[in-house]
Amino acid sequence: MAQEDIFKKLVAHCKEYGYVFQSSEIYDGLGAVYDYGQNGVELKNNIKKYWWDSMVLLHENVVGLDSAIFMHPTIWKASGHVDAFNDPLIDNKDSKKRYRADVLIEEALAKIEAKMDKEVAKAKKRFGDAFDEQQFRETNPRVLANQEKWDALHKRFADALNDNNLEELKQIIIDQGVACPISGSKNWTDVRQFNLMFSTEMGSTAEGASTIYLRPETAQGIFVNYLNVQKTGRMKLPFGIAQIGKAFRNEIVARQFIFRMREFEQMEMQFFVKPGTELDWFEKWKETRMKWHRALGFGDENYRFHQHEKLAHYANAAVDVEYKFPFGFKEVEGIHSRTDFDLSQHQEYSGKKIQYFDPEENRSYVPFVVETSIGVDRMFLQIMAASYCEEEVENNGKVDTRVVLKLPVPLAPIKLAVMPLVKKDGLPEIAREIIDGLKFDFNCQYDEKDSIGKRYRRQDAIGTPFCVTVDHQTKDDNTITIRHRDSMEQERIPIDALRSMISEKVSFKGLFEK
RNA sequence: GCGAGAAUAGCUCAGUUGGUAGAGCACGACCUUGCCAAGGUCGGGGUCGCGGGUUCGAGUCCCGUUUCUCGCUCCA
Repeated sequence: MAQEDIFKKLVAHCKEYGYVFQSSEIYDGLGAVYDYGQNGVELKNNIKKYWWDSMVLLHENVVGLDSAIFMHPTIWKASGHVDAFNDPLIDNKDSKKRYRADVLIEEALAKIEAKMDKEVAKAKKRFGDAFDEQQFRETNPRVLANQEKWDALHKRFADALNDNNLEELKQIIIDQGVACPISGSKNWTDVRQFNLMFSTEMGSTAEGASTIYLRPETAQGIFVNYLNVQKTGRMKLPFGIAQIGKAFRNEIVARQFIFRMREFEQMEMQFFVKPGTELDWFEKWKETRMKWHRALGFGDENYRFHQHEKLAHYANAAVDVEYKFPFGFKEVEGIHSRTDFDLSQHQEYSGKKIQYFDPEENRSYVPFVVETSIGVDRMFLQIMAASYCEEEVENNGKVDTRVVLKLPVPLAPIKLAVMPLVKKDGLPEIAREIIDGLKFDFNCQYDEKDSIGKRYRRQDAIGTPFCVTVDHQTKDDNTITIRHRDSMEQERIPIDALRSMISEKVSFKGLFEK
């Protein structure tokens, strides 16, 4: 089956079985926003618990936090998001391609530089070892002329960016004769500003209101609380702060189902370390996080690291954990060594000293940060993609297809379905009793409708790992049959043995010990 | 945001040159069967994505719009 078909089926399956719905569907939907249905919310909560427990429960030097979505607007200036998330874009009318206006101008600048470098290289070849590059650059008329051009253009460009003058940016592109690399056309639209942060007004009157942003990442909530947590928790370096929460990005194009959404949820842990040790911790967290993913049992070969060549302005090392989706290897988690960029920026913008006193070295410094960051929604999609199976099943000589979600047992929304073989002879009552005994421990479901085979298939489709069937023998000896999702095998066990058997399998402990 | 395609019942789709909206599955009730889907009877469910226009009459033709898919563009 083609990979795209699997993806389409997966999306349809998510809707049909109550995992993911499009937002505001009865009003024709809202672009790139999705809701989680009755099964989706359970799976999502389980994913978050798996992450939270692995961070906060298993590491005594990692603690949790839940910071607000609204934050002081200056935070986004300090973090660089106000600048980095404001891209001036321009379209070519003939090729219909879109470019960043500032990138086009930077390319024009680079072209001039290349011209100068070429002159220099030519001269170098001619004069050999005696060549004085600096003197040549300062005296050669052709280089000087280009340098002058470069300086003028650069100043004009910098001014336009500073003033946020979009008309001027367009004019520069026209004056420089910048052509679309694809079509060669110089037929450009106006430059338009795209703000990737959602903004709103805080304050109920227009005069008193100030513009605030919906956070585009949860990390800053951790950084601005660094001092609070460190001091009140008496935390010693190295230590981490973990947080799960919503973030918002006004993506220009948001697609591929829940892979890229405008409202999404992150699970982030910022680990504060002594400067100079950050790359060791970076390696350590890389391994820890990869182990966490692989423990789910979807095949080690389907995961890989992707090292970033181009680093963000704040990072000195960055790697992605990628999973092999039906549409190719895609990022599910990022691990970044963020240096002391964020804390230093907040120190500067807030005027508050954000430092750690190291008693061993008897000095204060701004800690370095290693970040692990997962998109919950991507993780969700990854697990759905990895779990979705269509299997050929042979029964009484008939070949038949069954759709089964082979979710890791601890993550499955419904752990246990209890059904009476027939809905009479007191069997439903016994099934209800079993559920009443287990419902505080596991998410259970009762089903008496349709044939037993059909009920098994319904549970397969939502990924329920265990089906318990009550039959007439149950009345005699208090045993039931338990049917396993993946193997479809059944075994007969006493009702009393159910709890301990299931408890063991649904616990996260098994995953952590892998 | 640009280009192309799509939208009819919960799902998959049919619907003739424009003439009163259909099927299968699913769903509900009852009967029957009883360990791996598709037994019987009866029933509920659609202003054909939305808004205009043409027409005596629009699911069907035209325009706009929304959403989805694919391809660009963006993705610290």
